[in-house]
Parts: sequence; structure tokens; C-alpha cells
Amino acid sequence: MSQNSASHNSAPLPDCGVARFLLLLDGPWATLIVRELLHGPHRFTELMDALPGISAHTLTNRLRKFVRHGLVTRTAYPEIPPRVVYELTPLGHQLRAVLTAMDDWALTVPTSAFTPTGG
Amino acid sequence: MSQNSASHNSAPLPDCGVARFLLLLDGPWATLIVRELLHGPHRFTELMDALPGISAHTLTNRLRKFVRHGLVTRTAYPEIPPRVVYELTPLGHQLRAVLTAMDDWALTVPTSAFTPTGG
DNA sequence: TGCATCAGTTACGTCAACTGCACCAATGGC
DNA sequence: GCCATTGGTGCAGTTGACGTAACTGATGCA
Repeated sequence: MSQNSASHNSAPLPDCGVARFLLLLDGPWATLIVRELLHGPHRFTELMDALPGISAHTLTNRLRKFVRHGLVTRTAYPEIPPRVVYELTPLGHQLRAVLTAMDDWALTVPTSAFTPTGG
Repeated sequence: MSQNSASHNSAPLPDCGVARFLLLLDGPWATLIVRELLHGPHRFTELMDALPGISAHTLTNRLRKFVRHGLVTRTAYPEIPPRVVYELTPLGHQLRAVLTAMDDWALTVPTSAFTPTGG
């Protein structure tokens, strides 16, 4: 796990696109956040509401990572109370194809595939 | 994280296909194993060799989960030394579309997107 | 007898992601 | 003054994915 799918601290970059994808969309929440953002720009609390169970801490971290890597833009309005809007960049929007593929797979697959016994 | 992308112990099944997908392809290695299996049937050690860094422990666990959920078949030949072949089921092969989408995204995207500073 | 192979299993430990709770700043309403 | 709101931050603690090392069983080889 030092050159396949871990963080980008020492590894230059895996050749494989799948591995690269996993570099950015790694945790369980990451992909779900992108899914929400695909519906349009969201404020912080809107994302919190849309993702029941996520903590502010986790959401902040994922969002920061996305911003750092150019998947998402963060726009802060100097109002009171503050308003911050997160929006996918064109790069982030290109992830729609991936999410759609995941969706198609999971939805065409029999429900039994998700049960531990397999049927 | 009790009904979005966690295990299938109590949650019936998320409505969202993306969340369902994440139920099965969760860890960093899971997707990479599927990627290798997409190239054809593999023996245990072949998978070990193809995935530098993975431990037998992790590989066993991921493979078991896939078998349990019907993504992969496990064929053990009663030879000495033993030979076990893992192969994707049609269900598993349908994941090719998802992996291809990941690959396309990562490869059309500028390399700078993977650097922490965002380019 | 002892070492090597394959495909694991088991015990034990690490490490990062994630969680919950409290707290902050600045302002509006009561 | 006190509470609510928004968008977080810090600390402590949990979870579980993952890693290392040792071991198994049956056989071939020296």
C-alpha cells in the first residue's frame, strides 16, 4: 500500500487510472459527497442534511481535499451568518460518468448480491 | 455512517446505487482486485504479485467478500500443491464499465489534479 | 530429516478515517 | 443577557481496514 492507492506523499503517481481515481475518491464519504454536488452547488449545512450520519469534521476534511485537488470550488460570502457554497469544477463534473456507471451497475444487479449470503 | 455506506448488518439497502456500489467496493484494495480479475482468472499468488503491497490477509478477506456477494467464483483444485482460481462472475464483469469510467476520468484529467496543491 | 511450494489461517498490532462533543466568531431576535 | 444560526476547529475516543509474523497440510526433492 505504498504505491497503489495510498496517499500521494511519496509515490509519484500510479500508472493505472483506477488507482489514481482511488487516490482522490477514497473514503466511504468522498463519493457520496460528489454525488450530492452533482445535483448542483450546496452549502455546508445542506451537505450535512443530505448526508445523514456524516460529521462536520469529516465533511470539512473531504471538501478541503476536493478543493485542494481542483474538484470543487469553495466560495465564502462575508455575510452574517456566514455562507459558504461548494460547487463542482468542470473536473468534478466529469465524475458524473463514473457515478452513473456505479449507479447503473448497482441498480441492474439483483438485490441478493448485496446480502452476505449471496442469495 | 449507519445507513449510507457501511456494512449491510442492519441497514436494509440504500436507495442510491452509488451507495450500494460502495457497500461492496469499499476499501482501497477492493477495486484494484477487481481490476486485475478483469484481465482474466487469477490464482491467489498471481493476485499477490499483481498487487504489490497487499497482504495475504487482506487479499483473502476481499476475495471472500466478493465470493460471498457473487462477484467472484472460487475454484479449488484438489492438487498438491493446491491451486485455487478466482474468476469474475457475469455480475463482476459488469463492473468493467465502472472501472473504465474511473480510468477514463483519471487519464483525461491533468496530472496536476493529483498533486496536493492542485497545480 | 529438513526445506520448499501453495493457499491460506490465526494472533496481534498499527494507523488513518471517522465520530461526538464542546467551543468559537459575529450578528439578529426576544 | 441569552439563545439561535453558519461554518467551521480541537480534543478524545472508536472502528475497522490493513500489515507482519508464524503456522498449517500434503507432497516433492535432496
